[in-house]
Amino acid sequence: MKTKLPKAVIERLNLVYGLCDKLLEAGTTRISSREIGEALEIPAHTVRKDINFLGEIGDTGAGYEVSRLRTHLAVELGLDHARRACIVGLGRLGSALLEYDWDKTSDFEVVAGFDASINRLETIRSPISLFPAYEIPEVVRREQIELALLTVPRKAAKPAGKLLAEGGIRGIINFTSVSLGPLPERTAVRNLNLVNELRVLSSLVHLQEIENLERSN
Amino acid sequence: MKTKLPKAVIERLNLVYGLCDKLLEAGTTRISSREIGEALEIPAHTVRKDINFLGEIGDTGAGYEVSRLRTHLAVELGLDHARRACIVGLGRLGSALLEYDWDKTSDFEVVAGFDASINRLETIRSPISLFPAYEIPEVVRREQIELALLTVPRKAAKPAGKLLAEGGIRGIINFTSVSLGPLPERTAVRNLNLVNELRVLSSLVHLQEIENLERSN
DNA sequence: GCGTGTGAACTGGTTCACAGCG
DNA sequence: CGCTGTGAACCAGTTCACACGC
Repeated sequence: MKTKLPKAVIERLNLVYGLCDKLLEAGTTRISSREIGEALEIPAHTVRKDINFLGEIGDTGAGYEVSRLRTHLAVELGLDHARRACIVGLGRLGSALLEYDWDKTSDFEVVAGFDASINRLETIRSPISLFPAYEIPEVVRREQIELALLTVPRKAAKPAGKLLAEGGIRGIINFTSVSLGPLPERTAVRNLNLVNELRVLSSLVHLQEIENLERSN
Repeated sequence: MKTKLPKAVIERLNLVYGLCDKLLEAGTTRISSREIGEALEIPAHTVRKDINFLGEIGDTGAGYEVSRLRTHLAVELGLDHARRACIVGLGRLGSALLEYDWDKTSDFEVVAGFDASINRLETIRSPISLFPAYEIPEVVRREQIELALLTVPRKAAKPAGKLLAEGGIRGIINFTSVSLGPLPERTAVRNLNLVNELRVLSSLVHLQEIENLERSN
C-alpha cells in the first residue's frame, strides 16, 4: 500500500471523496474522470493519476462507480470511521465551529470544547461538554480525542499545543498565526491562518493588476 | 518586476510579512534568514530564495532589516493599502468573521455584510452595514469592495459568486464545499473548505498510523 | 469509440554549494 | 567570519500520449 502520497494528492483525493458524498445524495451512480475534474476544477488526467495512487478501481471505458470509489477512498484515506475531535478556544471562531453541524458529515464527532476562561465556559450553552483548559491532557486522553481545532489567541497557542500533545492528540488544525513549535513526531499539524489567506488573496489580486497593466502596453 | 511568483512562494512571503509585523511590535530590528525560517518552520535557504524573487533587499553578512523588509514585501505583494472586504452569508461562521477584529491588521477593512434572510439581518447587531443578498452587485460596486468572504450554505454558493462577479469583485475566499464555476478572468478565488481540511488531517493521521505499523515490523 | 491506467517526458520548485561582500 | 544572493543540480509532481479493455 502506497504510504508516500504527495500532500497535494491527499488534498485532491479528499475533495473527490467529498464529491462522492454529494453525488450519492443526488443519486448519481457512475462518473468519469472528466466529470470529476469539471466539478472540482482539476484536469481529468490529474484526477486519474491521483485515484491510481491508491490502486485500480475504475472500470476501463466506463468511468468509476461512485459508491465503490467512495468506499475505496474512505478506507485508504482513513475516513472509514468517525474520529473524535475537540475545539480549543471558544472565542467567536471557536464557538462558531462548536455549533457547526458536523454531523452532516459522519466523519467527525466534536465531543469537547475547552477554554481558559471559566467565566466564558459558564456563559456558553451547548450540548457538547465544556472543560477548562488545564484539563486538556486528562480529557483528551480519557475521551480518546484524536483531533483538535485550535482557535485560541496567539499568545495561548504554544501552551495549548503542548497540553494537547501531552494528552496524546494525533492531529491539530492550527487557526493561529503562530507555529506551534516542536511537537511529538506523531502529531500532524495543519496551519490555517485566516489573516494570511486574506493577504494571499490580496497578493493574487495585486499581481493580476500588474499583469493586466503590462498586457495593455 | 517579477510577476511569475509560484503560489507556494506567495504564501510563504505573506507569512514572512506577518512575521515582520510581530517582530516590529516586539521591537526587533534585524533578523537573519535562519531565524525567519525557525519562526515559520521553513528552511533558511528557501526563505532566502523566496525573498530574492522580489529583488535584493538583505544586507550581505548581516541579515535583513525588519522594517525595510516589511515595506518591501508590502509593496510587492500589494499589502501597502487596506483593501475593502465584505462577508457574504451571516450564519455562524460569517457572523464570527464579521465580528472578528480585523483592524488589528490594517491590511483589510470589512465594510459590509450580506445575507439572503431579511429576518436574520434584522436580528444581527453590528457596527458594519448589512444588506440583503440581492443588493450585492450594487453595493459592491458603490462601496468599491474588492474582496469577499463567502460563507453561505452550499446551495447558495454559485449564485452568490455570480452576484459578486457582477459587482466587479476582485477576489473571493470560498469557504463553501462547492467550486464557484467559471467566473470572469479577473476574479481570484481561494477555496478554503473546513470539512476538507479536517478530512485531510484525518488522512495524515491515518497514513502516519500505517507508517508506524510498518516501522514496527 | 470512450475512458481508464501508466510509463515516459517535462516542468518548475526546492535544495545545494559556494562566491562575494560587509 | 557570518550571512546573503544565486547559478547549477536535483527531485517531485504534473502533463502527455497511448495501449488496452469494455
